[in-house]
Amino acid sequence: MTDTRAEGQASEQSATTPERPAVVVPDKPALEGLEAKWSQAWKEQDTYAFDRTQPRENVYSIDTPPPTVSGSLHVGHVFSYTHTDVVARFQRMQGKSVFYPMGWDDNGLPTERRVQNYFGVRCDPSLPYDPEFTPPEKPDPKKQVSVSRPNFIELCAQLVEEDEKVFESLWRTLGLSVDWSHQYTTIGKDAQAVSQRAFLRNLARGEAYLQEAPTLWDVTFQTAVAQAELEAREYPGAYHRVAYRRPSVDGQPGEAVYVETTRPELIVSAVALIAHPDDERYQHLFGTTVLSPVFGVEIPVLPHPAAEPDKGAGIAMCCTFGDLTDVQWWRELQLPVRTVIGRDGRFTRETPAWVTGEAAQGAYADLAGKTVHSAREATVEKLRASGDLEGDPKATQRMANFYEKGDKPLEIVATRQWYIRNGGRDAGLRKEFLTRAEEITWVPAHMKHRYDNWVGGLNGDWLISRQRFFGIPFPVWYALDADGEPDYERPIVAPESALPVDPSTDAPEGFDEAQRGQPGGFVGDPDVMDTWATSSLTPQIAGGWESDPDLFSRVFPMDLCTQGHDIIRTWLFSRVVRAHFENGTAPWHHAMLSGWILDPDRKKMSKSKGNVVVPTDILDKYGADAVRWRAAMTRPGLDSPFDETQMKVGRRLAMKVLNASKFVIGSVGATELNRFEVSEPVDCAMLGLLRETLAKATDAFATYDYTTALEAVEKTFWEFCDDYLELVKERAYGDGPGAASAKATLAIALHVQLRLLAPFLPYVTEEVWSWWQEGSIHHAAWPVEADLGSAAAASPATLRAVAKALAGVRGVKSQAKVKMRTQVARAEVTGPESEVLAAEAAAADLRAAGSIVGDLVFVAGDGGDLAVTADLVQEETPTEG
RNA sequence: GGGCGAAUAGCUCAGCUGGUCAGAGCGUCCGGUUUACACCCGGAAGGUCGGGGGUUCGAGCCCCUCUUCGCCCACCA
Repeated sequence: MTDTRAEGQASEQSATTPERPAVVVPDKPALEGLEAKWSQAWKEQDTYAFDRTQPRENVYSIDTPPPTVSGSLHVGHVFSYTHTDVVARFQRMQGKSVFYPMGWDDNGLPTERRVQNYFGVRCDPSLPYDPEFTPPEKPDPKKQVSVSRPNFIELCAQLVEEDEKVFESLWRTLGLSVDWSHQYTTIGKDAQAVSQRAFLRNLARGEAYLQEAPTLWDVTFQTAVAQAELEAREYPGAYHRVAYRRPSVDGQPGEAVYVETTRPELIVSAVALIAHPDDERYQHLFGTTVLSPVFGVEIPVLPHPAAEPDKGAGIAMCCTFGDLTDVQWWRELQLPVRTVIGRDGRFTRETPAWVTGEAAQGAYADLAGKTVHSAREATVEKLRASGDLEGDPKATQRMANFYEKGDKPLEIVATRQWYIRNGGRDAGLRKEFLTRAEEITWVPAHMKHRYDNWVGGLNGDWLISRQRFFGIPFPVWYALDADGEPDYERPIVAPESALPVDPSTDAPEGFDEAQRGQPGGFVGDPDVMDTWATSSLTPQIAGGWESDPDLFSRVFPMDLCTQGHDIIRTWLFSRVVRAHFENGTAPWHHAMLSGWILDPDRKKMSKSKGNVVVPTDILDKYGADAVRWRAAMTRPGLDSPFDETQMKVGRRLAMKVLNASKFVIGSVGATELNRFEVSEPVDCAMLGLLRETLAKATDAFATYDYTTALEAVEKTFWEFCDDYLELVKERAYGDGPGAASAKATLAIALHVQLRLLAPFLPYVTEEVWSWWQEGSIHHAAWPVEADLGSAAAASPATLRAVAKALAGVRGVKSQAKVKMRTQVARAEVTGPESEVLAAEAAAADLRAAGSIVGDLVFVAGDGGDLAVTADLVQEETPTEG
């Protein structure tokens, strides 16, 4: 028989292997130690190496999420990475060369925070590099030591390297079939070069741009934040009813116009009052001006349709900037910018130019330098004193935007930032991204709605610059004019050949380092890219885009991306954006979304609630195969409550594989597959059952429904153990006419079932394979119908019928409360003709399995269920005493 | 407020284009000790398929509606 599969795949018929190793079955097979033994063997033998000589059609490539190494792993991660691995293993057994790299997301803010806490340091970019620096022995979180940016980055690199080892070890224990020679990190040189090159190309094509604009700003981390990183949370606030007034006429106080605001501290930055154009209450005020309380700044009253008459007082105070509606008004009504809150979240020290008059300036002096919270208190006090606050503030819960990692509401600050177009300001481009998503097969299909929803709701371009340190720098500089002012209009870009560059230490072409910061010289862009700007390129980074065109042509676009559904808006979408611009394609053909593992109360697991299950604990306790089994029992996209008792079920299956295999291989010995003919009806039926199971599992895998595949394989395996093995046990032991048929069936059935189980239970299946086969089962081919031989054409009906009859016999014994080996004097099987005849065909096996020593009668009737009546041989009751 | 998903035995879930579809595993209960397995085996009990309408000869399965739960987005005056 000729192996027509891809090179490197073992033949599915070991009959082609002339020399067979001695069969060695342990006396007491155990699960303990399998992870250590086989993960080591796979490492040494490079079992999961990607064969890059294969043409694209023989390759299956996977884009897997680079875990945030500074974070901790929970069961949800373990489950979703298992889903990917199950698919990878199936594809590998299908004969594909599987490109399954692993990345580490070590870039960005989470790492910075971890480094600060771990070493007790804080980055101060103004400090010079200290080559002698060693972090404090005992980090004191209250007294962080200031270190230079290069020192800080060194510490980051040091820590992530340790973190990555821990992760790799866990993934290896879990049995992920990653090719570990293809690793990348999101801060590494390759990722830097790819990120910078892609950015420069976006810039050259006009897809990236620099703009000074109102930006969502986190005052704690002092960085800009993108729309995708927002989280709306409830935040306690209070409505303050505040009076603006028309200018006084002839000494008479002007008309009061009340607004209700939750941010009275922003009164000083008010630029207009705005009401709906149709709102009758304010018609007479449109076109006039009012004076702000306390500060007396004159501002216009303007109509705008975004104002909602039933919100607050119906007229809004527009500040620059209190919220995103303010930004809209500012833009559309051409209002001035009056910024009072600085990047540190404090009110500016200098009195703003528009605050005039001694009293107003004095009032501002009490706000200067204060946090938002303190400035609010100070302002409210002044409003009370001036009588411009009506009544008491009314407490309310308002929704505010937070940075997902932050704990203070975001402010809006005008800053200069880099953006990549994502359709947020361009309906045509938005349409292109929606169309790209059509190229992707979504698993489950309804997850595409989330993507469509998100893209449809974008309200601005993608902000990719961050005012942080541990990230990939923008490869641009700005020339300084004679006054030392940067020319932001014409950034100096690095040539692609020079990438990666660090503009804070490298000088641009045509300049030397001495000109840094000098008039007529240059300055490097101080910002770094957000981590999503890098991870949006994982297919390009892992696939060797531009650095290894041969590899890239074999793996891109990738076949599969897997991830949690919570990051469709970030990771998934951003990769579509990048691949669309750079490669003119969707980055993958399939997107498989995993659900979450919830705690038993169906709440999302979270560290703060203390309900996180530590993956290493359950791996130690139940074994990797059991954990993987449980993971595979969760379908794509479905959330699943964590239930430890389910792990036991997986463990029992793994145990059963060991024990049943021990029995089969023990009785079959070195019997070669297909050496004997399968002739007995039950044996043919067993193979027929496997034929159906194989088809079902293969079909299910084709649609990424690994759970259905597992259920089918597992169900059949239990039938094999509980019914078939019991029925043929005695026949297989003997050397009667049916023995050869039984042995051949046992061998074929085990050989096929081990391979069907291999993607799910890589450890036990590999262990058993090693007892009687050569090579790794993970290089064996996925079974095909031909493996089962011609006998498999039979219907499984005989096995089902005789199993039912056996259950009937067992039922009689169970009711009588006697042991299963109790002999039966007479048994009668009744039921529909087809079933009774099918069972009768296996009468001898039924006799043996049921210990039927007397008459066994089959009575075919018209209908009803197959049933058994039996007379038991009376056991001798041992005399007491 | 917009969108998506879910509601089937105590628990976790299967039930494909309507006609053995009322199922599985766990748990519970009752039994079983010698050669594959006590990290085990056998057997049994358990549900008016969230409520209400409708279509149909026939509906967990299709339509309408209500209720409950989860998630995503919007909601900062």
